[in-house]
Amino acid sequence: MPAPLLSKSDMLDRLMDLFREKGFDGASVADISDATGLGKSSLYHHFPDGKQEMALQVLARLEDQLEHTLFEPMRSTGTPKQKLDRMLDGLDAFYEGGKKACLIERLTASVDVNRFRRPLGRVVNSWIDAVEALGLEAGLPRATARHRAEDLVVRIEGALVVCAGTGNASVFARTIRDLRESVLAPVSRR
Amino acid sequence: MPAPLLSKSDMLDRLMDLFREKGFDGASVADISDATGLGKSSLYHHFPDGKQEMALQVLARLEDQLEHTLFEPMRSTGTPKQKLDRMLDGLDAFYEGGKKACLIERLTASVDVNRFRRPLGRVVNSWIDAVEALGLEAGLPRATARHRAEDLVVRIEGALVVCAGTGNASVFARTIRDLRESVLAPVSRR
DNA sequence: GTCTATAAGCAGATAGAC
DNA sequence: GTCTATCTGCTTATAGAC
Repeated sequence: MPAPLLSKSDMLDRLMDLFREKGFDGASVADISDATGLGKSSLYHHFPDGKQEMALQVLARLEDQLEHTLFEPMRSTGTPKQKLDRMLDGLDAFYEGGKKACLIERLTASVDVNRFRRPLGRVVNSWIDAVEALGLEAGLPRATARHRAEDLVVRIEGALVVCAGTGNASVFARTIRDLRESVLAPVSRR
Repeated sequence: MPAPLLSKSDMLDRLMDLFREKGFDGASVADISDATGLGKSSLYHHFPDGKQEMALQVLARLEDQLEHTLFEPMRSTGTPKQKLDRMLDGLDAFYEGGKKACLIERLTASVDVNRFRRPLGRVVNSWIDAVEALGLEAGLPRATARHRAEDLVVRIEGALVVCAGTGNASVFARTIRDLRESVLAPVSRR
């Protein structure tokens, strides 16, 4: 048996890029074969359940990456503001300043309902929870912390959609900048 | 020649619903045939360039609808706040409180880049421009008006993605509520 | 303007050699 | 673990009758 041409990890990286670019239905197995340099049979050897399994494994890897680059930094040491900044730095890097799309959004949008809804829901909720905890740590009332956390995720996802549509990445940059100031700001009377 | 079974307008309505639900690749011509009750040949009679043309005509219709239900009300009579509220009411109805997805986002996300990017960019820009004009009318500095307008679109698109992913429409409702207050609020010193 | 029947090609997936 | 060759079914699209 020949040596593997590509580690599983490298495989998943290339698959992630491809799915981010083309969506699920838009990326054919032939495309995947080209992108990885592996024949179809090799792909089916690694992913016996086919394309669906490829997407699910890519999603699992993504959840891991987000956990490490976004959520875990928020639970480590430092002031809430420092931790928020660290998360936003990770985010900016991960999406390359708005130039890369959100994988889960693309997978969810490209196919029939409920196929990848679960992972998107999981990620969104973990993310909101982590930011909410940060807000509580910073002394915000629970409802405020919750709403601002939801708002952060909403604005990031929205900025990615707008940037993908207009090609204008400055909206993503400004959104990140705003969030640095607004998420943990003390509550002010109107 | 038999009488038409469905007006062009009804046809496009059903197509719009279908594309919103399934995305572009996810909706096969057979699905479209089922949804409209028309045979494939009838569909190709109305849309000689096939599925691509169906999507483009649906997008054109959508742009029309948005123009009438969102943008035009913003240019009519009333105070800026009244006009903003009217637009947000139209928006809430159009997306059924967050339960329906954004068509353009789904089309853009489901297929290879640049296929439907142009219309999304057009809609986003018209929308931002109209909200910016409202902000100027309300006495906001130009940069503030611009940024808040971009932010409105970002938050609406983001809320639709989050609601589609989590099934929790309350995020959409709260986003609309926040926007009613924040978009035209006077600039406050920090 | 609609239909039935069908073409041509590509999709995802598999068999079996090495 | 990878390959070449192949299968089956579904995809978009068309031909031609009514």
